[in-house]
Amino acid sequence: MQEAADRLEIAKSTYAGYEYGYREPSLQALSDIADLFETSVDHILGRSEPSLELTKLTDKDYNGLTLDGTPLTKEELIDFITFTRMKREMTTKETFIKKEA
Amino acid sequence: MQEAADRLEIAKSTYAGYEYGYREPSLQALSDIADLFETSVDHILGRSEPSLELTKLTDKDYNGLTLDGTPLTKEELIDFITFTRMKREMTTKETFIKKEA
DNA sequence: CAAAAATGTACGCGAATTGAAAACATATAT
DNA sequence: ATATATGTTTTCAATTCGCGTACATTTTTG
Repeated sequence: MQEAADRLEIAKSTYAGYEYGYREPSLQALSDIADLFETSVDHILGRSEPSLELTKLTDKDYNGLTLDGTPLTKEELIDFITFTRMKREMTTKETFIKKEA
Repeated sequence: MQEAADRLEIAKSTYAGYEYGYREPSLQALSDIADLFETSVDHILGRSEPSLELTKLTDKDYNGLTLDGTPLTKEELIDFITFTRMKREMTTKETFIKKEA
């Protein structure tokens, strides 16, 4: 706590106020806290973040996903979407071989 | 704006204060606004949300990812991780057939 | 084990900020 | 053109904030 307050450059009594919930941080402080703990503001606020639709992530070059610490490329994401769509279709329609009814 | 203020159950002058940036919403109001616009608080604050490590999402049953509107199952996610790891390995090590040096 | 240093918690107050009503401005409708 | 709805600014009582200070608890150390 002392350390957190120091790193955020606020008085420890101020930080304590946040921790014990009798004081709300400013949006700037809130943002700083999220950065410090490397988490999202939504997480701090206990909000369930809205779900990410994968198809909407293919446009941008930065999709915010990572695998084994390495950013997921656009191509990897697209491959995955194709892959999973196919798999879903297969389980829907009877078996794979006798696909047609 | 009028409508947003009404839906949030705050005075229009209050909401205007947020819009024009000369007033900060309380955390509750901020959360309500995020809900209203179906977005994240981080997005509203203009924060780049920390990247999601896929391997950390396999534990929980709810991973927050969606494909074509349908939640991504744990199995689909695991398949994807396996799939992509393999693919990455293939491109690293020369060709697929003559794998060993 | 006791004293000292560090850390955590509570209180109090000046200063800053809030929420909202009211006044004013602009746009839209009749 | 006038009325009505919507957007913007101003103003102010009430609330809340940040932090110094005091007190409590834990940890360190000789």
